[in-house]
Amino acid sequence: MRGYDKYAFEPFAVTVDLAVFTVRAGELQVLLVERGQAPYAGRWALPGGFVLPHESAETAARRELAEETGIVDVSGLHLEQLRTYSEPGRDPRMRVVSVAFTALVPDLPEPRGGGDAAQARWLPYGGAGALAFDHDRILADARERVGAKLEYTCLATSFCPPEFTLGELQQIYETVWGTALDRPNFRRKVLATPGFVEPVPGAARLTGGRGKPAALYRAGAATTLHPPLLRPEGRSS
Amino acid sequence: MRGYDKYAFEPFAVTVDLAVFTVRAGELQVLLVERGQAPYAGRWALPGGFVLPHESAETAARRELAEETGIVDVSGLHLEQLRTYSEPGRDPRMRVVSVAFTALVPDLPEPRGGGDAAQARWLPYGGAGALAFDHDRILADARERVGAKLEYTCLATSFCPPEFTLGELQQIYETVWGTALDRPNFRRKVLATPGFVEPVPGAARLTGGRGKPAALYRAGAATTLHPPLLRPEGRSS
DNA sequence: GCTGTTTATAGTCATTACGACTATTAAGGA
DNA sequence: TCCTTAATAGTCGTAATGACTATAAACAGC
Repeated sequence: MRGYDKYAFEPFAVTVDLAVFTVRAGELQVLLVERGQAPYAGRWALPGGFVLPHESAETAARRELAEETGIVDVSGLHLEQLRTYSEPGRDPRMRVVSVAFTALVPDLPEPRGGGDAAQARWLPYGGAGALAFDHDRILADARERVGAKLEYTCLATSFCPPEFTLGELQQIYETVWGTALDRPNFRRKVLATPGFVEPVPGAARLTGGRGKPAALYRAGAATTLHPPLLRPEGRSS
Repeated sequence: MRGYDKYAFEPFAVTVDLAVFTVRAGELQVLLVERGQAPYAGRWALPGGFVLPHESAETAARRELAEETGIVDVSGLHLEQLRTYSEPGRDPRMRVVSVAFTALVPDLPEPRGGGDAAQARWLPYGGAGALAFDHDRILADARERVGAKLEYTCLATSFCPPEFTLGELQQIYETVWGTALDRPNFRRKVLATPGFVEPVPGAARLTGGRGKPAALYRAGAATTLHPPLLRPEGRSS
């Protein structure tokens, strides 16, 4: 049925929705905006907006990410298409097809509302009540995808600042997966994977915590983990 | 920027594109249609079409799959959303956002053209020249996705008929990955994964080939492989 | 029939990866 | 100075895997 003149077609509105994750205070947090008007007034929703005529969905998503987080240079952040949600009734006002994206940001850049009505805020995953539209579903899908990708990619470093300790990296895994990991085993695995992390030439974090100071690492050149770092018990969270 | 009355939006056409794979004669084959009109007249393209007003993209994809393959009961086939392609120039005529799907079908139901102008045909992967639009890209993405999913899911059985031998299952892996696998090791791995395959009560294929008859299996209840069945050498194809 | 080819299936063996630990080291705080 | 805390080092047994060799059961051809 590829013949544009043979069948009529209905134009749809196309939007992007963003599931932006960060790990702060040992907690998985999500960037959300509060809706000011119906439908779902007062409910939290994923940030997003229309794809403009000259944009691809990826471009629109990156633009929205910059607008909502207030981060100026958004080019280094991990942004990845999740999937497209197109159920006919997902927006009660009109037919909206939404391309959802997942983004991972390193630390806690408290969002600067980018001239928009609704202010974006970090909220704990699951701590915002029922979200607007089908955003609970999107957010759950995004979390599952992130958890799965931690197993076989080096994606976890996207949550970390440029220099980090192995303890911080481990906490990313523990927070996203919701499980505790054995510290020596985690360390052995990470260091045995070539290109996952590389040591910062001559440094050890000293003044921070109260234990033995930890060595600093930065992200390496590898993107995939072979063999993968599987979460315990098969499935979790 | 979630405020529909604040910004204008451009309506887009929304289509689905299908990358339908099968393994036949030890070869990975793809369902393609020949374009009869400009643009890309005479070139091969992925089957697909518009999402109708009352449909989700998944519904439209399944409808197209039934139309193009001629398979009556399409409900058991594996159909999965791949990703959405939305580059502004991807269709020279108009702004089209396309949700791509990947389908795996078991055997060789030679397609019955479903009342459509262009007849769908099975062609070897890579053997159809340059495809229309950005379909080369979509098809490559789909193949990579399928190859990756074979590693950690039981998806390979979707390529097989209801009852199959372990040799046939192994050939699925070898064909999709483009690598040879050690037969005893493959067999050990598959049988050691509970729920991947289960033996057919009392049967062994006899008359078929020229070697020792192989036992028949059918797909089990499991959907994921723990631990995964990694393809050799990390990346391939 | 016998023989050889072909393919399925059974098993071996060494290496690696991994989960569950224990031990040591280097800080800060009381 | 001692205690607590956290990082790092190392051990040990088991599971998983890659690379094999061996046997069994069919058919083709002579």
